[in-house]
Amino acid sequence: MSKAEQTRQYIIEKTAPIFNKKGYFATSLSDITTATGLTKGSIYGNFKDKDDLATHVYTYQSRKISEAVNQQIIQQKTSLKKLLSFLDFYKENFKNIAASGGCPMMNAAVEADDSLSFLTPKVRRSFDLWRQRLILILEEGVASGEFKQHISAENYAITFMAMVEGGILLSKISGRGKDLAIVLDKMKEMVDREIKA
Amino acid sequence: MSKAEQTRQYIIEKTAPIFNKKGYFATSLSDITTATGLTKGSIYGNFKDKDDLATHVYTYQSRKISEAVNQQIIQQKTSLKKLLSFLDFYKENFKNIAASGGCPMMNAAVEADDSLSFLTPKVRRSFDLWRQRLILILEEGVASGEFKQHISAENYAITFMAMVEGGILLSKISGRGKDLAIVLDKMKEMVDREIKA
DNA sequence: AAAAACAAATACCAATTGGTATATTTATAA
DNA sequence: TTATAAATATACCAATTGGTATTTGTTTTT
Repeated sequence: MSKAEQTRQYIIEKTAPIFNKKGYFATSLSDITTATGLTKGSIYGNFKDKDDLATHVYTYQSRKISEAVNQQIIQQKTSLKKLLSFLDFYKENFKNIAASGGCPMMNAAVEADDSLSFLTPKVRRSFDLWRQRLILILEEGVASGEFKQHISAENYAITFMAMVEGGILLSKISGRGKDLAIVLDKMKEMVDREIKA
Repeated sequence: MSKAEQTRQYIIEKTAPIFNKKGYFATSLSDITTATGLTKGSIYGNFKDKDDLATHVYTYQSRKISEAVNQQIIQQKTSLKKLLSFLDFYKENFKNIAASGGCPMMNAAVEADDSLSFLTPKVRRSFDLWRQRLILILEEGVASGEFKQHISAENYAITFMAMVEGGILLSKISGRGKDLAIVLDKMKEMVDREIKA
């Protein structure tokens, strides 16, 4: 990794939590220079403009979280365990997520709507990949006979995603990690009673 | 309503969709003067500062949506119908919600985290009231024998809120109203199979 | 109808915004 | 080690930001 690439990565990693906490719009160039200890000249030497940096920061964050979830999932052998370890991930990591400003995908999805339209396709794609990942796990379970035959993989994937994101939102605003825990428990119940063969 | 009160209300109603679409931070004073056709002097004559206006806008929006839901609910006689009409509300009104920038409570919850901390208690209270409203419906149904005796009203209230908010988020970013519809259907199923006596 | 009170418009402010052209330093090859 | 290229810093820009003191216009109340 060349010096330039190192600096680029350094800028992305240092500013990521700021973008996630304050929002992309509210994060100013001076926030960025303060956090990195670099000057504007250096920032603009490495990124075309603020939007460009914001895009790279989002890509970095969404990839990071998806890799973390994935790493936990691939360790599991059965489809059931994969599904449950996906739930566990959020139970275990909620505090970290909350501390670093909430779920980057949700934050970007909310903000990307209007003023940050250049981010919308990226965010949409993150959610697409997430959905496809879940669908695959569910379909593999059906194929292997671990899960019931008649279930709709897509419907459960979408429902689970909604529950996770909604749970994070509730816990974040209430300050009670309990809210997310309740939702995750309900999801576990659904897996047990509706999905497991 | 005095002239001053009329103007105040006019400013709130005209700027509400802007705040909800662009976000509280990204909405500038010039956005506000353009939308209202008034000048800064007039805005600052009616509101202490931008935060003050933002607070009133949020209160207006959260009250508006809660009154709309409520009006649909109180028309129903049984607890079951109340619960189902709550689900129907989002099915029917998703397009309006999406067109006006998404759920104001979610938007504010996401943004209020860091840079908009003065809004946090207001948003938290909105969610509290919503939860209490749902718990009441569920408890009444249990008391009347319409619902199963052993259910946890609080857990279902929290789960339902998470599902609605998550579903709105998914539909908003995917552009497919279908996503929310799937989640709402799953909720209906839960009411039928787990809650109804 | 005149006075008092109120609402809205004008004209301004310092500070900050994102961004750039240029200069200087630092790393990399020859 | 020197020439070259790349990375970073400096100093600046116009535009916009939120906010205010003051003036003008419009309602009320007497």
